[in-house]
Amino acid sequence: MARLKTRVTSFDVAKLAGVSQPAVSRAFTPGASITKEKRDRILAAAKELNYVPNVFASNLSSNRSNMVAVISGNLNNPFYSETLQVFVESIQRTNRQVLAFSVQDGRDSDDVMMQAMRYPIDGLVVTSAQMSSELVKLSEGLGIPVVMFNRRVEGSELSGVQCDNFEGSAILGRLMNAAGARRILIVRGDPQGSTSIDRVQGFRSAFDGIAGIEIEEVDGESSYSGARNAMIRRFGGPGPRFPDAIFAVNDIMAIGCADALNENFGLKIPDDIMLAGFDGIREGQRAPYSLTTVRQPVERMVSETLELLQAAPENLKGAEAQKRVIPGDLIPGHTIPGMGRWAR
Amino acid sequence: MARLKTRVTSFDVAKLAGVSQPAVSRAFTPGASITKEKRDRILAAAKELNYVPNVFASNLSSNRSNMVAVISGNLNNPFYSETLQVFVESIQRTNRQVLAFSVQDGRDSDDVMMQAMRYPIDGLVVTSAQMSSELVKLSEGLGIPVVMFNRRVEGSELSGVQCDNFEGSAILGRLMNAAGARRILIVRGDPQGSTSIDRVQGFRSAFDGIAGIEIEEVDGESSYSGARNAMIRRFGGPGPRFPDAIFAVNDIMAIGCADALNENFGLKIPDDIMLAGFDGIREGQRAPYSLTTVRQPVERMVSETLELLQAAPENLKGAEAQKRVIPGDLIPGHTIPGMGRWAR
DNA sequence: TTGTAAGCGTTATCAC
DNA sequence: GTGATAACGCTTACAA
Repeated sequence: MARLKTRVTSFDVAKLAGVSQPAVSRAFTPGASITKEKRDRILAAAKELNYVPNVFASNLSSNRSNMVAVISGNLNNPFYSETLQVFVESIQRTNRQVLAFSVQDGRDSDDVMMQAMRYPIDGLVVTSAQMSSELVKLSEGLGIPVVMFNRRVEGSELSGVQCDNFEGSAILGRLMNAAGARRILIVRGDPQGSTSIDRVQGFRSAFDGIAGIEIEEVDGESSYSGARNAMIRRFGGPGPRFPDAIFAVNDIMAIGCADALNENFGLKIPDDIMLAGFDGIREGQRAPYSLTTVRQPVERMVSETLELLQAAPENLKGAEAQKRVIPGDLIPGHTIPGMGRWAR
Repeated sequence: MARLKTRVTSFDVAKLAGVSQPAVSRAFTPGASITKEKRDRILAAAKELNYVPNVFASNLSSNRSNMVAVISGNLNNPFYSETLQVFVESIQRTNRQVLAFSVQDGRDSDDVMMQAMRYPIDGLVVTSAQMSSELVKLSEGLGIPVVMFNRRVEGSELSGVQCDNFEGSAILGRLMNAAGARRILIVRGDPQGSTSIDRVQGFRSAFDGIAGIEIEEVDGESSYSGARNAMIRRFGGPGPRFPDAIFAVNDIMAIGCADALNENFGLKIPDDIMLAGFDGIREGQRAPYSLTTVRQPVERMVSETLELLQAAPENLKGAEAQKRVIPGDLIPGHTIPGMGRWAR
């Protein structure tokens, strides 16, 4: 790998400015005790030599790092790329840096996380991915605070922030029930992922004890094309009667469903079939879709995540683990009939 | 800021494993000269103590850093978030890390770049943003290779990779001309940005010397809502006759136009008015839009960018600057009439 | 306020 | 192959 050109160091600047080397360090440290005059002289010398402090050296000696690692899964889902953007902007605003990692769907994320932990990072945010207990132990040993974003981890004691997937989906279920849905198709995401599981359960809960309900589930692979293909498979042949309602556990799949229903089967939404998603991605709100969905309040979720990261690592694990569950916002949209009274 | 907990160091591991400290370093260096037996013993000790090498110290001492900084502008445009994703995945695949920065539209990017250069990074990718000559000089002094992505910089001598914006737009112009477009509306992006300028010029070039053409330009602010609002302003009042064709210099604006035309004015595309965009974002390819556009071959552009980053910095500037211009791919779509013969 | 000196945790160099 | 020892470039006592 590229060996870096030897940089200009604080010694060089010190010599040119006629001061000691630590003085240079002070000149670049806001609030350090140094006369304005001397600082100016040093900064001028620095500019002349194209000097900037080396963050690695500075981090090493000060034993701090203003870096936060963000591990994103499934960036093909616009929800997660929108989320990454919010993380980058928020973290940058507090003068910290983002070390960005992505982990491909279904691939082992341990390698990537291990990579991240070799940095003395201030914190690790894990978005839509699993974390092995081995790594949890490692993060503990390293004293790196970890917060799971939008993922409930089975039997784990990690802190996390997530949207109220169950209740949000339950609301959508109730709306569909009120709108007369009886034969329902649920499009799952990652069948193992907590997000999908919680949403399916929440949605189903709205129909508990109601007679004459048929619910069917198919897999949409958490992607546009996965959901689209699922629709084509389901409706393509001479199968059972059409359902009258579809709940896709996320918006990108709902969009895939909508396109397939319209284009391949000429079905009108919501007249022929009603539809709902979850997440509130920008794309779903465009005029051709105006998807009825529950919006995850990303800004708030991100800021609470960063807030948790401030806590001491030992307060983020085990009995002290913080689970923050944030309610989603219903977006009425037009894909469930009779949403007029929800209009803003 | 958070002071990090003191980590387990290679000395601790060395003591436990009964070896010297450098041996620990070797155990973690692929291909270093150490017996397999000793390495195993050391790795076991490391695992027991939750030791991982400190990248900062390692970088400092080895004078190399496997980090690449990516500065993204306008992440609200899906093209750039899709691009960031490709950068993250590509860079990660070569065992390097991504330091991600975002610069808000129109905001000064110098601060952010300065921040990035305090890291001894292997390279800096600048996406859709300007770089002041001062910073160019600094990057030179620091020996950090810089490559501009999708942005031609006026009078600058920086290396860059971009799509052939002029020719791609010219193709769209010719198609529209062949389809009978006479009164044309161009929706600009950032009026200062080279991307928008080149696309406008390329598009106009297709109508050079053709009689009876009227071309009008409006600003769409490079965003969905900007373009949407521009349409509403333009078509809302009792203005001049409708144009028969709209060229938005990027897809996200074309989508904004499409929605406004359909929803607010009941215009059918392409029957009442034809439309084209540029970029090839996923959203534009969905069934409700099937936008006619030119796709930027992002994967190739990214890989060429990373390739350029390998070059010595002095070969990326001045007379040696490399400008790579990559042709875009026409996506026929359905928003210009008579594209049948282009069907795959 | 300022300079001297001692780390921070690695890798690189060089004998053995 | 292995271990001592010197960098790497900075921050932080401590003394002046």
